Amino acid sequence: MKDQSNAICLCPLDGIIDTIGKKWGLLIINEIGNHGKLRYNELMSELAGISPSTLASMLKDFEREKLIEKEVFKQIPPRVEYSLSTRGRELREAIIPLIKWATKKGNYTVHCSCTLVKK
Amino acid sequence: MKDQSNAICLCPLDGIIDTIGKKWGLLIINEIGNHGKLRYNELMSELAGISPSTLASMLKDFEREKLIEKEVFKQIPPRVEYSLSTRGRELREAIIPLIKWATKKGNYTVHCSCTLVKK
DNA sequence: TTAAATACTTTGAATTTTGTAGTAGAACTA
DNA sequence: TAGTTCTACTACAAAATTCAAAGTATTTAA
Repeated sequence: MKDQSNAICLCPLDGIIDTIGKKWGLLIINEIGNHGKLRYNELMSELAGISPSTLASMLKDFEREKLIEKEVFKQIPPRVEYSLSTRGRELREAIIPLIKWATKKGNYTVHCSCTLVKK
Repeated sequence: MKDQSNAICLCPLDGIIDTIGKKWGLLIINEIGNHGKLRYNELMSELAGISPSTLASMLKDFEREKLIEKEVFKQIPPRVEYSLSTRGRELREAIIPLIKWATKKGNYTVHCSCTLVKK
């Protein structure tokens, strides 16, 4: 979303849209939250269907927004772990009702075992 | 998101992504929820920045998904009112924590008076 | 006769997201 | 020694989404 600082009226949701209101935003936050820590390739397979470039760019966005933290281990082959920051964990908490709504019977079908895990 | 009915694993959030995980999805649901009923042009000005074609297509999507209801009055000039369905209202309820998180100090700035209104 | 009002649609361009393939560098394998 | 494997990405062109601007339909008001 383009900068609207000159716009007349903005809605409180505006700020989230760029990160949350994207196709994979909620999924990624939730997925990391479910597992605590996740590596890039683990995310790739959990989020079946995302492209590597999209995932990489989302992770960078989230890191810049301080929603997730990235830990790089100096190994070969490389090892990188992503986890939620405090702020990210708060966001995930706020997303839970949405996930519950989505999983509710009559709304959408759950096809797998990758469900809501509250720590 | 493409049909993944043949995919191995889907996440419960998958189903919402196409509607909610779009740039204006949450904004529109929240906006209609805030006002009860809204006309097309009212939505256009509340959601400063959206293009008419995008709004029209989102409204059609939401109608098809039975998240909103459309009432057409036979008048000239025309008059059309959009409101949330029961399912839409449930969704909005589920979004409220997210809105609250977003409005929280330190997360994002609120620029206008168009805030959370709970019925 | 012209303008105003509303809810859109149409068009082509700009922006985002996607899929496929490729890169780096050490270690293991033949 | 040469080739393969492993992981976390990047590059790039193609596909999908969103954009702005202009146009459509219809009746009443000036």
